[in-house]
Amino acid sequence: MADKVRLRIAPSPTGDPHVGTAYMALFNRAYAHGHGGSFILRIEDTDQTRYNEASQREILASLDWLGLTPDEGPGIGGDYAPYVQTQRRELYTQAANRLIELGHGYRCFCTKERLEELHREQAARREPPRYDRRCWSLTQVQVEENLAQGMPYVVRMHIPEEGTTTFNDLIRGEISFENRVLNDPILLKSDGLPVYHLAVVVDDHAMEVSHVVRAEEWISSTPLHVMLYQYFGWEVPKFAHMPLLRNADRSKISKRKNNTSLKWYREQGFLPEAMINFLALMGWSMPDGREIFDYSDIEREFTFERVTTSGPVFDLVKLTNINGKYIRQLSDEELYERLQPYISPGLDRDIMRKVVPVIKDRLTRLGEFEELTGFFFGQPPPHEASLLVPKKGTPETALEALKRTRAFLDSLPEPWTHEEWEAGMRALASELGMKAGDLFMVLRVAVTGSNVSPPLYESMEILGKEEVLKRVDRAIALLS
RNA sequence: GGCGCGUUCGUCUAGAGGCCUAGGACAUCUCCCUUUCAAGGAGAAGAUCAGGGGUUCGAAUCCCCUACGCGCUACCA
Repeated sequence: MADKVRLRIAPSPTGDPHVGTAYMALFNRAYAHGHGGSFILRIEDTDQTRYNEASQREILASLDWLGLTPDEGPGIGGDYAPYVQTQRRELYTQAANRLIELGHGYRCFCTKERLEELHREQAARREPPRYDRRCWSLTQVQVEENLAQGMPYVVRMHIPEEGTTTFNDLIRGEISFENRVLNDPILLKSDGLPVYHLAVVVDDHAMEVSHVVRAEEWISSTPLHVMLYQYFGWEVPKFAHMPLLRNADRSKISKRKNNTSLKWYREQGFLPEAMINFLALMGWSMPDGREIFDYSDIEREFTFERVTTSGPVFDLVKLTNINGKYIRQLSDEELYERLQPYISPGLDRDIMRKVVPVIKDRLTRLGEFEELTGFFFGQPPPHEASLLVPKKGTPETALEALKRTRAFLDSLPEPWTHEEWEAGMRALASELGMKAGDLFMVLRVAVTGSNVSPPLYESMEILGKEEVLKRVDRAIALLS
């Protein structure tokens, strides 16, 4: 068996592609590729009750979007296919049977009702809920009778009463559990499908996974997995448990308290490279302390030694800041292209090309574009008389200012230049006894409909003289 | 409850015994630039390194205890 580096992510197709999946994919892929290895996607769809048809496709699409495409996986292929667990049932059945033969597994015929009753009693006695191993002591004859009667059963693993199970975690060091605190877990469900603990071990072994890099929540069940490897006589992979992404209240990141769907981030216009950069900053840092870097840097520099042990709070504000930085790094042409999926089909592309440079510094998400630049396209936004009036002014002074500004603009020789326009406006302001800033603001509101806008002159240039005058006229009419 | 994993500015983190009167980033505030908002630049404020005991000449860094947080404790993953 070659000691090739092979890492995998094993998401369950139970809903929208999760940000935690991307988080794990990032480090798994970076480590694998940083060590000349392979990155695998395996779909863990053994829970038929939570299965979601679209999910597998969306997981793949999201990974592609982020540039975290697997080397092997469903729809991609590979030497260890199939990569979907429901297509690998035979393997799990065989493993379960082998475990029984080895004396470390047994069939359990207890009904859900009995288990519930058992747990109720235990709860009443304030004991932890655990299986009482009743079926462990079933005789061969009893088992065969039950089987002959067609009684449904699950396969459980028998955990020894004595001893401790220890494993080394690449991030946290040695971790050990006393075996007696472990429950005899179900490995094969009555529908014949395996539970995570069985499937993950069987598949990781079959797929020759060298490093199991997964979330912290799996630490508690790792001893189970280690035992299974040992019982089967298989080589135990290396383990690394990444910290769990958290909500602001420090609970495990959840849909209720955060946007966990990768689709959402894509729709909002977060750039995949910003997403990657941000996720890498969660629980990991560059040796040189840089905070802006790309995926290839992560591949080159990633080590488990630099992974934090405490769970980072997922901070959308910081992601937004990083996203803005990445947007500003884009050339105007690149930004124009990247904006395409985020705008209405009918949007005037000629105007858009001119708008991109003036909005770039103000854009934090691609999805904001139209909201921020709507006044350049189609109808001007409705003017509000109150907005047109300067703080210390009256509607009358605003009206006067607009009329004089209109006359000035109309008389300004074409083509307009920034210098001439500005000089003229300032002269006009002092003539009117207004602060220059107030005059500019009145015009800004008349032209853009808002007191917050891209640079006024550049905006007017994009709109053109005719349109600017039209808008000023509208504002005048409003105040008259 | 049991077991496990954690605990450095509001948040992400640097820090692997002396370089720490704890550094950076985001957020906040101030100033500069400036026709608004941004962006950019310069500053400020912000952490008794969870608390308490050790070890040591010396501890954020090593050990122990406590507290708190989180995770697991399903025929979910």
